[in-house]
Amino acid sequence: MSRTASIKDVANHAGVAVGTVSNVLNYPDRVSERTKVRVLQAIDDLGFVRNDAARQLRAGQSRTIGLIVLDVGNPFFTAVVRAAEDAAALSGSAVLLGDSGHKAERESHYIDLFQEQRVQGLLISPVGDVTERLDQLRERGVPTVLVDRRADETRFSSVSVDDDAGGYLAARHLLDVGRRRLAFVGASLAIRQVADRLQGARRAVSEFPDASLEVLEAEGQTVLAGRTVGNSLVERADGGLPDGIFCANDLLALGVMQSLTMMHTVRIPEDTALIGYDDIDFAVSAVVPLSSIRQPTEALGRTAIELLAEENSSNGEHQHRAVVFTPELVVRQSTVRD
Amino acid sequence: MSRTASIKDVANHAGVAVGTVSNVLNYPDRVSERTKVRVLQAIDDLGFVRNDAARQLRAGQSRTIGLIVLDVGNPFFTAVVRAAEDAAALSGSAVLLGDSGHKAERESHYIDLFQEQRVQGLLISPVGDVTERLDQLRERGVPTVLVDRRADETRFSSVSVDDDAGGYLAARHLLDVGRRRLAFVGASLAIRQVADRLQGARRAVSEFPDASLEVLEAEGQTVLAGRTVGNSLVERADGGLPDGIFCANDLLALGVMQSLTMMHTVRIPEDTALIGYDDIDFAVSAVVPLSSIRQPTEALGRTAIELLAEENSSNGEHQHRAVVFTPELVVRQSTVRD
DNA sequence: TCGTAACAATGAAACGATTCAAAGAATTGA
DNA sequence: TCAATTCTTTGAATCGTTTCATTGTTACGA
Repeated sequence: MSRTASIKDVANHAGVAVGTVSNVLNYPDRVSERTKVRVLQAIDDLGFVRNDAARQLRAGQSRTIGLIVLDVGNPFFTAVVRAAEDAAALSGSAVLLGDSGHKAERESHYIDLFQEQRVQGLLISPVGDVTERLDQLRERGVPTVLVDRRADETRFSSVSVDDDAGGYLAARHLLDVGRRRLAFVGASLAIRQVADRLQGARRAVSEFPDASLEVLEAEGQTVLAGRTVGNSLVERADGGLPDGIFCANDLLALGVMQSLTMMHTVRIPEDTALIGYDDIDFAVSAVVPLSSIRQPTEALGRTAIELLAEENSSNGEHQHRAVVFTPELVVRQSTVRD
Repeated sequence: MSRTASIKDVANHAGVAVGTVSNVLNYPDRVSERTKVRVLQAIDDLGFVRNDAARQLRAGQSRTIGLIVLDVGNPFFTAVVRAAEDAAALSGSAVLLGDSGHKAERESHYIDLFQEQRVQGLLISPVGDVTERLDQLRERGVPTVLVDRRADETRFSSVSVDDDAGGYLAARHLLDVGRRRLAFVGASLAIRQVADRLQGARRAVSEFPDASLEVLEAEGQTVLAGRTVGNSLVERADGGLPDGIFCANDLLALGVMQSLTMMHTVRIPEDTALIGYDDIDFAVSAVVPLSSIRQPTEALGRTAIELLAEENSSNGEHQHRAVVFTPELVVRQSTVRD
């Protein structure tokens, strides 16, 4: 098996100097038409493909950007990844994707890997507290943008979604359609995202003197956990039932919906209106299409790349920016009968 | 901002030769304890991180493997990716992930990129017909393993799942629980996977003289499409209803389930048993937990990496292998009441 | 004490691309 | 025709690592 052709082989084959081949590839208009044709022919003959390692070595930097997400299976991140890839492609960069799976160890592994690869920068949705590690990186010239986590602006740029606003939107929508006895269903209120959503909901409720908000803690962020909560609600169907339910994510909401509709004692949205969060694909195809809060995933991914570019271009001192996006209300039949 | 430290800086700082630093990193036991300590200290002082581009350049090959999937959002691929990453990590390789999104253009883009990166090999779940392109790659020393597509063994190794067997399993299970008037629900029968599942189902049915199989074509592979099919079934609830339904994927099955249960005229599994395919996360948390066919995703990913390693080690002529896995039946309440 | 073997450390060469100063060729105007 | 100018091409130096033949050092038995 023959070694893959190098630029030197191409030069020999075409009868020119290596510098000329390089020029054909990088500055085509510095080269005469005649030689260009010859060189391109040689490239084709030999099946030459640039060796990226050599380019990088010489350039001192790669054309890749590292992106570490918590879970590639999560549609939220999948969408962010895709947007980031597209945005990066515009400036000729590629995205290296790492899935930490919520594990600090895997996260650390990817940071190491990306640092060895001399990535242009790092986008990360951190598992634990990696700010020290990231500080280090920055000192070594690897700028970092936090994704889906607001950052101390003196240290990092970040893109995130305003969960408080999202919570407000959801609760306010329930209130706007006339509901007053609201319930919030969420697991692990310690998670910042969940806590913020609850806080936003509380804010909305406080604007209506006659409204109340009950908090129901679920055992997890899953459909099953939602169904457990739903079952306990069914038992209260006569009277004590909330007339508006806001779930911290769509999975919980779907679970609650299943419990409520299965018994046919509670009608959605007549007896109780239901809204989720995330607007996953399944929301639209639920038994009763689920109202939800949609996060601007494309904008997140795109902006993260842009912030990184900003940081890269303004070498040296740079004002970090924390960009916070506002989520969007998606109304479906689980809150408003057509 | 100071340039990142190189191995030469480390050598100076520690007062040794560059070769020694390299030895500390790659062959620690060739180096005396004393120098090792000093070098490691220097590495720490300067925050030295190996430059992977230089390593690669010297080595002539990278320690990465390219993996191109059709859709990272698809849980099937997500699982394969994760398994491949883990398997690759065992031999010290990393996986570069590319999402073609079913687009030949993106696929081609990633192949180019990976070729420039001099990946050790390529795992690909191809969009279109890329065999020519892959032949080229192989000639240039980049072995390829096809994922989720059986390959002509004279040209490529491959890992795939026996969809015919899966179809047989599903239909046979319905027959085994006493159903005889079966229906197959699937979209785009032209897709090999779908066609094979149907064929397998037919095979099972042919083993029971008194059994029949009706084919219902859906408009897509989605919950909504399933619901449409389900609605048409509800209208036949008195008499003409199949007593066993096999859907080509879980989304369709969930849609069908929604339609059937919503009306409360059809009971699952009493009136009709329902089975899907893929065993997605949602299957277990459906209103009636869905029986399904599970594909051995971990084995797929792991084996793909192994086949690649085989091909890499046996340089030169190599017997390709097409490994075909057998899917597994997962029985839940949609086919068998506890 | 010496010779030998085992062990450590050295540093130049190589990997393949890009860069850039310098040389060479072609073109222009007088 | 010649000098000045512009356009092409050249090839050595460089990036940071690994490799390996060579040199230097230490330990040990005779």
